[in-house]
Amino acid sequence: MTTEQPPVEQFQIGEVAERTGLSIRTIRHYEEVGLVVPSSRSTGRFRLYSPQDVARLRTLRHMKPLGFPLEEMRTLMEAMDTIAAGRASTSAGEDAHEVVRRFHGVMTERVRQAREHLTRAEEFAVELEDRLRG
Amino acid sequence: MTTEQPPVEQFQIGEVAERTGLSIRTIRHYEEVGLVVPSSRSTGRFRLYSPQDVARLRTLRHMKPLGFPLEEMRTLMEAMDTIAAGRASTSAGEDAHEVVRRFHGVMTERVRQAREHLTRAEEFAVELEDRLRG
DNA sequence: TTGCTCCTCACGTCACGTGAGGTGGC
DNA sequence: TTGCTCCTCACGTCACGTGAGGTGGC
Repeated sequence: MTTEQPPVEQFQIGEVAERTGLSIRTIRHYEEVGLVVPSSRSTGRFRLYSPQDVARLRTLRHMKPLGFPLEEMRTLMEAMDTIAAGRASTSAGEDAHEVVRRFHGVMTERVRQAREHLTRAEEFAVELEDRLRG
Repeated sequence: MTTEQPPVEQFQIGEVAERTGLSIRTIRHYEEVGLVVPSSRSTGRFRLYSPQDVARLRTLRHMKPLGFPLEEMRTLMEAMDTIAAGRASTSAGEDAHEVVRRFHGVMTERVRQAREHLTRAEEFAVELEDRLRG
């Protein structure tokens, strides 16, 4: 038996890019605007991302098609961090709840709209096929 | 009985914006890059869009979430025009067919991916709700 | 004449893309 | 030492947004 801790998983930016489907430049940009700051750096100056960092980047990736500005995404992420920190009954906690609530509403509506657009786009694809056979 | 023709429907840019859900600036931009040039102008210099112009703008609107560069959309639109002009057996017609075929493939794949992203985004929305009830 | 909608520049912005030139660890 | 991956500027680009200043027709 050993007291050795399992090594915490850390990912370099290239691997994070592969895992999330985001470009390296996009990941760096998200750091520039304060969206996802890598939880550590190597002895050199390489960014090292934790599994949680990667999960957050995945979420951002899936939300991209909904077209929220990065500034708004940052507001949302901060609100969620506040809630996760268990400060629900503080005034910051209440504000955070309100932010998340509003965001949830807008998001649900945009998902609905996006689905409609996709359906139309698909109809257009069928039209393309028809013309090819036409 | 009269020889009078029914007036051809023409729309000013503001009405086109409402009908398509695109901004006026976006519609002008699409003209700047040669995507949709209004079929006429008023005696003043107001842009006048035909129902076909409006239909094309609607198609562009629905395809926006798929993230094709406008230059590529222009290539596609031109290819479709070539096919619609019935020049299928000319070499231009064959090239047009090839363009449309490739586009169709990429488009179908992107629709699939976009649907996946939306599903994930929706899951995230549910997560937001859960945290609100926490 | 007043409102409203439209017009043409032209600069600004957001979200990255794309080199240039340099460093770090297997 | 060579490769590969990463680094930091910093300018470029794409798709518009946003005034500024002006005109046209009910």
